[in-house]
Amino acid sequence: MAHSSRRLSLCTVMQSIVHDGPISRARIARETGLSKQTVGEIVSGLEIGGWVREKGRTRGHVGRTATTYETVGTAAGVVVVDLGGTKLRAAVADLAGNILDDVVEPTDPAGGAAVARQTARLCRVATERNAIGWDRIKLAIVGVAGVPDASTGAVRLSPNIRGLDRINLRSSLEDALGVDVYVENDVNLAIIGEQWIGSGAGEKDLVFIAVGTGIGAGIMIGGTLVRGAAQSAGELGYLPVGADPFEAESLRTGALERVVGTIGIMRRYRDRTGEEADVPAIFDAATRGNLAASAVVDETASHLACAITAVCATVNPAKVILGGSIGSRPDLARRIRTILPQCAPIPVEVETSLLGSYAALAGGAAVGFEKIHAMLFSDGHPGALVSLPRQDANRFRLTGQ
Amino acid sequence: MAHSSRRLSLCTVMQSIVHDGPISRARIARETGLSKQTVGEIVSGLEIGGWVREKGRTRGHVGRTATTYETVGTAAGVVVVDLGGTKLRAAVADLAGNILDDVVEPTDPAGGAAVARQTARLCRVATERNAIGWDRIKLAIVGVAGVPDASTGAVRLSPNIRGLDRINLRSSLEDALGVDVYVENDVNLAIIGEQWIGSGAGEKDLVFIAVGTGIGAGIMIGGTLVRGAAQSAGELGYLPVGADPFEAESLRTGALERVVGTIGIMRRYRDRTGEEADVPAIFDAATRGNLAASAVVDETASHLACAITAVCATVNPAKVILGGSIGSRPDLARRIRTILPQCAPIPVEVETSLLGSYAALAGGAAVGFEKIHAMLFSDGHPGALVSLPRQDANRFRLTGQ
DNA sequence: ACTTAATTCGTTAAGTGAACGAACTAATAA
DNA sequence: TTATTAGTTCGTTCACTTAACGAATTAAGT
Repeated sequence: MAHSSRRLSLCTVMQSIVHDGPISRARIARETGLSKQTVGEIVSGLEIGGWVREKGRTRGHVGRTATTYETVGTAAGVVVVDLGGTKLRAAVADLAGNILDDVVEPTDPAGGAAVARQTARLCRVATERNAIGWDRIKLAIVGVAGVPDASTGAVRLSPNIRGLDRINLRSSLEDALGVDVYVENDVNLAIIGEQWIGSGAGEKDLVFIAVGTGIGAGIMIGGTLVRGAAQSAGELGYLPVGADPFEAESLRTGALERVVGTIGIMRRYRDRTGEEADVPAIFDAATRGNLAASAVVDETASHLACAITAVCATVNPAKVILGGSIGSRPDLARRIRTILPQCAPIPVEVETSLLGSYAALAGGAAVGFEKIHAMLFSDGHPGALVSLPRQDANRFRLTGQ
Repeated sequence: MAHSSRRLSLCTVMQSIVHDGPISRARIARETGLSKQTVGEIVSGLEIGGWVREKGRTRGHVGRTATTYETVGTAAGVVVVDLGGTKLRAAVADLAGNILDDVVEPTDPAGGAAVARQTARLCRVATERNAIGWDRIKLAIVGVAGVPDASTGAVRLSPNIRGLDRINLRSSLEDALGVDVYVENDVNLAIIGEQWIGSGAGEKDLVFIAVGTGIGAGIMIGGTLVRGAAQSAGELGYLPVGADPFEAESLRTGALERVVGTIGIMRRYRDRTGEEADVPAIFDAATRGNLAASAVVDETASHLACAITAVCATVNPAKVILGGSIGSRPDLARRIRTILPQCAPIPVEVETSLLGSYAALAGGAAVGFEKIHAMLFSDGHPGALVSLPRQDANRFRLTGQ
């Protein structure tokens, strides 16, 4: 290996500017341990390359004032997509780790190639909306419900979007956009987003459980995503909880999914009352004090508490974050927190998602940030990494869901 | 950071010699990509330091013959201990990754400080037995049933050895031995051992389930051990399987442990037959065709299949390795393999431990190898690592259990 | 108000450690 | 003898460091 130390120093300096910028060269030297000269060389290199620029000068302290430098956010960016069954959302994240304004559309119900075309178009729209030239976009991160197959580029087990398993989503997007495209499971992106700027900020061992039509989880251990030997980690629908796992139906749908998925909740309500109601209606009825609805919700909470117990006995996360259309209801989380100590001997925090429907987008931005910095500065060299800067999640809460 | 590149090159060369030795300098240069000249400098440094030595010369090929170099195993070593409830075992692992002959004693039933003294003594005995001077021992790795607390040095939840939670095992061993001591959970070491030279060789996502008096697991994801936020990962006894997890007894002992632990199996046999029998007797009776015993064993296998399903739904390992006094019985594994496809939609291999009661020792040797090379050559520098060489497990099978 | 001291920033210069390519010597098979 | 591989020596380049110094600023003293 030829001289890789410069790469490392370069990343160290870039890291310092991204995290603590605007920052003076002298302070970079102090904080990184590099000498002033080395820092000076590297910073002028970065300035010539257009990656950083002078921001201003320090004031009000003894000694000579210093020029401060900051990242040029618009120097490069990634486009981030959350491709859901009903909504398609795209945003741009810049080199500084800022997530710019997002655009949303209903997902094309035609599915397959139509959705791929729609996605490519929305990526362009998102960049135009943020006055960042398409030539600055270096790659795209796409979150999608289902299991992306790295070899075929298709997305398996995607229940809400038709025909995603019959096209090569990755290569069709790469052709349409002209940049590298990374397709990732949306729940995996969600846990990354929550760990970066959401409910799991700072924690290294987290589980994000998405409860909706189905149930799935993103698992992060020691700051690293768990994918599993066959990309099937977090398929909590198959937990042997809530129904007999040896029944054929459990083997097909998953024992837990049979009882806490949308269909399972509606069935349990119908069995109790003889009436048909959708999930939001059942939860609303429970809130209003309807006994049968309340029992159904409690039952759901109880099954989920068992599921959380199983997950905690296995990987012992510091926190479990609940999301998805059903999981993100605060009343469900409250009931789970009440029940959990009765079956889980190992304590764990349970919270609803802070980022809501923006979790996957934030996670995609995080992944994109790391990939783009690796591409531009560390060049795949291990050990040289620019880690995520601290950001806040306020943007999302203002924008609404 | 001052010149860290030499550290990296040093580790690369050492890695090459440990893995592929005896090896010539020219081949090291070819395989590492370093220049012949740099390799020459580093190798002569290593030779002067006594870490490697000339082994012989290449023969039978065109061109000048080359001198080959190999690791000097006895240059440094670690002492490895498996501290169990009934047996105390110690061995020495050398710099080349060889595990030398081990010594065994029954564990002192007095527990606590007496066991610590016994352990320290057996460490000395193990080194004498292998003609390696104690001054060459750089550190000790101790595997123990229970949860080592890094801050206090005590071992919590150690059911089989009395008083380990009331002494500082780590510091008392460090005082007695004069080297750094690392205390680790025995199941965690077992999975590391199995991944290195046992049933899980080559796999990156593995679970080792020890079924005996209690039930616990070591989990490895992406080649890294999963410890959990409160060091409680792998406490599978608490899985909500086999008994109602909301009963007080389940909360205390663990739902799964109630039914598949030694006590649970004996109770289930007593409930069926009215007779008292220990676990080996029950398994032997089942093998001989006794219906009640066979039903108890099948029940056990069925509960364990559910447990495996739960673990696989969460982390999706490529393989589950069964160990412990009950788990290592091949007939149990066979029954589990029969039942598993009926409740686990995600396929997984199930095998019994190849290393048997030597798994933790092998894991300790692996941890010790990595630590000693980090200490001697990479000096804690990230990126510079000497990885484990390929070894075979034959030593253990010859020695017997 | 003006001078002086202390402090900090950033540059220039000189020196060291590490790696490389090129040229060379050495040893061996064909 | 020739081709090939091993290993050494030499000179160069790269990256980083320490040291010294000029420039800019605040703090303090007169």
